[in-house]
Amino acid sequence: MRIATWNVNGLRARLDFVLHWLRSRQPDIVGLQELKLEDDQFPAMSFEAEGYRVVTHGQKAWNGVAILSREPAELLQRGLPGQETMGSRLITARIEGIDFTTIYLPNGKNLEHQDFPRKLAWLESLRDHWATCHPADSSAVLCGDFNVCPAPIDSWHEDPATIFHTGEERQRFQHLLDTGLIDLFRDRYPEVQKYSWWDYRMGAFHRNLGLRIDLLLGTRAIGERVSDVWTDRDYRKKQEGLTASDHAPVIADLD
DNA sequence: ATGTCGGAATTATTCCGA
Repeated sequence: MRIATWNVNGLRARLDFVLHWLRSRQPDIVGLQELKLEDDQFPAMSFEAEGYRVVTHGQKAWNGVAILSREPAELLQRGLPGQETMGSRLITARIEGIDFTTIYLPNGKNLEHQDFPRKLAWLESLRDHWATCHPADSSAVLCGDFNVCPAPIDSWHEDPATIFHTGEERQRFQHLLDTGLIDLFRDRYPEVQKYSWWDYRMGAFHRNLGLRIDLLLGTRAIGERVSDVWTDRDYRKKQEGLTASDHAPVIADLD
C-alpha cells in the first residue's frame, strides 16, 4: 500500500499536475492540503475517473483538506473540534482499516504575530483530539503540512528564534508524538537531511534551501509496515509545462 | 532580505497570504 501527503497550493491551479502525479505514482491513499476551494467546487469527477474516492473539507480561497482513496472511505471527522474559527484544516476517514487523518497546521506568520499563539493553541487542540480519538494501539496515520521543522536537521537555516524552529512549536509537536505516533521518515532515516518545501522565490529549490515540514506520522502498527519513505522531489519541478506546488509530495510504502 | 506563486477584489492591477 502506498500512502502520501501533499500540499498542492491551490487545487484549481494544480489539478492537471496532481492528475499527472496520480497516474505516475499510483498511490492508494493521499492527504491533500491547501485546496483553496469550497466543497462544491472540488473536482471530484476528475479523481473518480482515475479510480479514486474523495472526501473533502474545503472553504473559500484558503486552507482546505481532502483525502483520495482507491478503496471506500468512511468519513469520521471534518474539522478540528474547538478550532473552527481557524478554517478547514483537518479531515479523517477510515480506509482499509486505517484511520487516516490529514491536516494543514496554521502557519503562524512570525513570533510577534497574533497568529503565532493561535498556531500553538491549534497544535495543543490537535494533541488532545488525537489522544482522545486515536489510541496508540490502533492503526492510524496523521499526515499533512505541519508548518514545523521537528529538529535542526529539518531546516536549511536552523534558528530557534524564527518561526517553524522554536522550542514552543517543537515541544508541542513532541507532545503530539508522545500520544503514540512515529515520524515515519525520521524513524527510518535518523541522519538524512531531506526537505519537502522550498520557497518559490530566490531560486530556493535549485539551491536546496528547504524545510521538512510535510510529515507522515503513524502509530506503531503503521510503523511496522513501512518499507520506505521518500520525498517525491521530481514533482517539485515543472511537468510538461505545468507549474508545481511549492511543496513536494511525501510518500510511504507499506507492506 | 524576499527575486514567486494562487486567489480575491475588481476589471489588468493591486493586495494578501504563504
